[in-house]
Amino acid sequence: MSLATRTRRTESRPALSRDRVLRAAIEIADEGGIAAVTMRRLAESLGAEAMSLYHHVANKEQVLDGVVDVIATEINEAVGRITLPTRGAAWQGAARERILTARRLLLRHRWAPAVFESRTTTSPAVLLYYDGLVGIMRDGGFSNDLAHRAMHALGSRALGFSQELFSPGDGPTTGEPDPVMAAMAARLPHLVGMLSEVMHVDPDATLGWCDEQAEFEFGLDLILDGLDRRR
Amino acid sequence: MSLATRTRRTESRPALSRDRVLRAAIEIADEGGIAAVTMRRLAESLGAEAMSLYHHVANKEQVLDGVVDVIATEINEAVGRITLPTRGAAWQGAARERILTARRLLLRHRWAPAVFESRTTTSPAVLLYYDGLVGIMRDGGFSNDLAHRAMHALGSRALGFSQELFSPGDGPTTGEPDPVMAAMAARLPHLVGMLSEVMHVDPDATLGWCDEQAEFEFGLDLILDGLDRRR
DNA sequence: CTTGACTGCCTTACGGCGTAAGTCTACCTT
DNA sequence: AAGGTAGACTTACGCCGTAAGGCAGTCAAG
Repeated sequence: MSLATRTRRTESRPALSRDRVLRAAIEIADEGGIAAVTMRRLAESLGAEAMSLYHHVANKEQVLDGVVDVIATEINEAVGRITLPTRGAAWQGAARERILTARRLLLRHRWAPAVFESRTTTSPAVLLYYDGLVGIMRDGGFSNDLAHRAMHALGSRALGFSQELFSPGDGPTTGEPDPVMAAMAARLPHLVGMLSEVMHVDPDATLGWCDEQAEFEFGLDLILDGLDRRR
Repeated sequence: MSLATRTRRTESRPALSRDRVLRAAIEIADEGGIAAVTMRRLAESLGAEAMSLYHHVANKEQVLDGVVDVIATEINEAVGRITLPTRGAAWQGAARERILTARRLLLRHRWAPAVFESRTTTSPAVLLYYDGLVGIMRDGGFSNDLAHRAMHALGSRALGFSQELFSPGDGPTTGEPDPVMAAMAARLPHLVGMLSEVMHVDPDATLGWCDEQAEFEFGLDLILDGLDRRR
């Protein structure tokens, strides 16, 4: 049987490779979230055994690093196709388009922002992405110092997402009103007032929890406008 | 021996409680990072067994939820002591002080931002914090709609941190120049130029990686100014 | 004073995880 | 043909979260 298995691999299964491992990881995460990516499941989805993966990646951390790199590379390819002027006042439109393009790609992988943020070393592809953004700012007349602060001010927004802390009404959306929350509401007058007025309930929240596209763009433009004024 | 152990508990060890469990978890995380918090280690640090914890918390997720709540409660106590005017144009100073106070407390627990962001349900204490911030904005003349957008624009900055994606020169800071990075540098002209000019190397990075206090405040003020202009 | 329920804690055990160590086999080089 | 090598597999270890059940101390009702 072990022989049979082995010859089957040789006959039909494409060889393992770092790239195939990473792409399989992305596929699994797309289906079951990042927690579903385990070395065993990853191997299984490739028709191999867990330990075989270690011939192509050093450990699981490197799988996650690689996944970030693959997605960031996709982003770089997409933003590389943007042809917008960047000189002078045009910088803002170019930066905006670049960031929203990155966001569009990240929207395909809802688990990705958390993984991007969990990496302690920055992927080369992400560095390339940032380099391009800094280049746009320099074209726009930013000093290196302002460009630096701008990157900090943007934070994860530079890559097209903002992790939201605030998720009113999440959970499995049971019909029954949570009594704890009801009691809580009395102590949250401003929040309750705000939400009751503002909740144009859009169930298609996107990246992060309540991180709707319009909200993302509002925050982004707020920052880009502020930067332009300091240019 | 099992009898001895048991009577020893009755004689000397303070009883377990949800609160003691959460405080022990914070202590362990402060020492060894959040990954060091396991149910077994947590129990051990309390002189108990892992399964005993389950009489006071439903599961590990609830431990993390509770930890966030404890820290957010501390923050609420601190910001509750702030006595600054909030009406009209004064809103900005009040909001700024509130946020920087939260930040000061979070700086004591460097692992905390990631845990705050990992929670899928928002802690009551965090909601209270947000409610206060929204209240300040309302006092400042914000519409509910603008206050809502403002909270989105601030994102995690509302609580005093911004997860930075960008960490030039992290890793175990080996003296030897990384040949991979050296080769990479040629393809990152803007980034390398910017950093060589800007790197007033401050080893006391604070929350996140490169998230220095001055950078945080720059980004925060950028947003607060932008909001004030739209008031 | 007994009894029986309750509470808080412990013991044992299970399945899953990442991965260290060692083995086998197909293939390439010489 | 001989020997080395790369890529896959097998086994096993020590963690993890937690399900299930048991046992001692407490305390109220009879």
